[in-house]
Amino acid sequence: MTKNCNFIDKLREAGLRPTKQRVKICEVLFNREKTFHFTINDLAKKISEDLNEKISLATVYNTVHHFEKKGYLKEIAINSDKSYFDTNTSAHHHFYDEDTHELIDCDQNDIDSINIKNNITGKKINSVEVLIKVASDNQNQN
Amino acid sequence: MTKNCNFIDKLREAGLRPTKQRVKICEVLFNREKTFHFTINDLAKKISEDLNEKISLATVYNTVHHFEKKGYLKEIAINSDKSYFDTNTSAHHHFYDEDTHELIDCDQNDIDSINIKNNITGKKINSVEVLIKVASDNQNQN
DNA sequence: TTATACATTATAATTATTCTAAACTATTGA
DNA sequence: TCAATAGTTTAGAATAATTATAATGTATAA
Repeated sequence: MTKNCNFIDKLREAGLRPTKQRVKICEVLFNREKTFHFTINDLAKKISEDLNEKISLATVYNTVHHFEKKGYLKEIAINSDKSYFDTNTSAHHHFYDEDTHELIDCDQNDIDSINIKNNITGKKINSVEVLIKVASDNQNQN
Repeated sequence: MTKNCNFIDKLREAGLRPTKQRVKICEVLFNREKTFHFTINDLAKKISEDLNEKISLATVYNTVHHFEKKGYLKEIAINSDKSYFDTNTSAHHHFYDEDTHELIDCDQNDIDSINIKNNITGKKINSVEVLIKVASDNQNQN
């Protein structure tokens, strides 16, 4: 329960009203040690499972997007029909398992830092993301 | 017109029947010097503009996906509601202009080759893609 | 040139996401 | 404490990208 107070503060700091729903979403997202990679659907499912209470999908969408704008979440670039988010907002890269459609963090040390020698004129670089697509060794793409 | 023969051959080589529609799509996609980055919608629009004839969207989807499987096109990972494809199938990376939603090729020399030191066990790496998101310097994200 | 397997098409269906408008609630200040 | 208000949630409608369907059309091989 003390955790919830932290979430309330966290929300306040971001200028978001700590509503019941937002606190619940925080619990699911941030009450964990490991990074959490998820789609909106994953999250909504987890909320209703873990908390045994359902939150409107629209609220989940709104809140996740708020969190993303506030820097609590990062959206990961993948070609998928769905959007993937990550609770780890620090600069890091990903493996994407094409068999299971799962995202896996790439260890900071497993890839050298990327150096862009020439940027587009008049633009600033907002992010540099590497996506490593992997698949089972036997199952080749035809 | 000699070009169309090339496209017919190209399609045949891939085991695809050279239908009128597929050849037209080839013309729009491959009759150009520069790389072409597009969404299905872009392509469908270009077909009806350039050739003054419309092709069923379903056919465009099917054909583009066939081409992608055959290695004539590459899908680019971006978070977007749409899928982006690229006629340049060689290993290269991209800038994504968040203002204009435009993809720009990253010159081979402008980025060092990426070395992945540790892969996921039992998986093989299918691709390594770098996406550099840029935006206008003044217009900051809030 | 005909049979057949593959393609195209319009349209319906599906899925992810966003919009809307009404009901609700946290906050502020009296 | 309580009411006003500004921001939130919600269910369901609307939108948009993509895929499925089933009927019609066509390239191909014999």
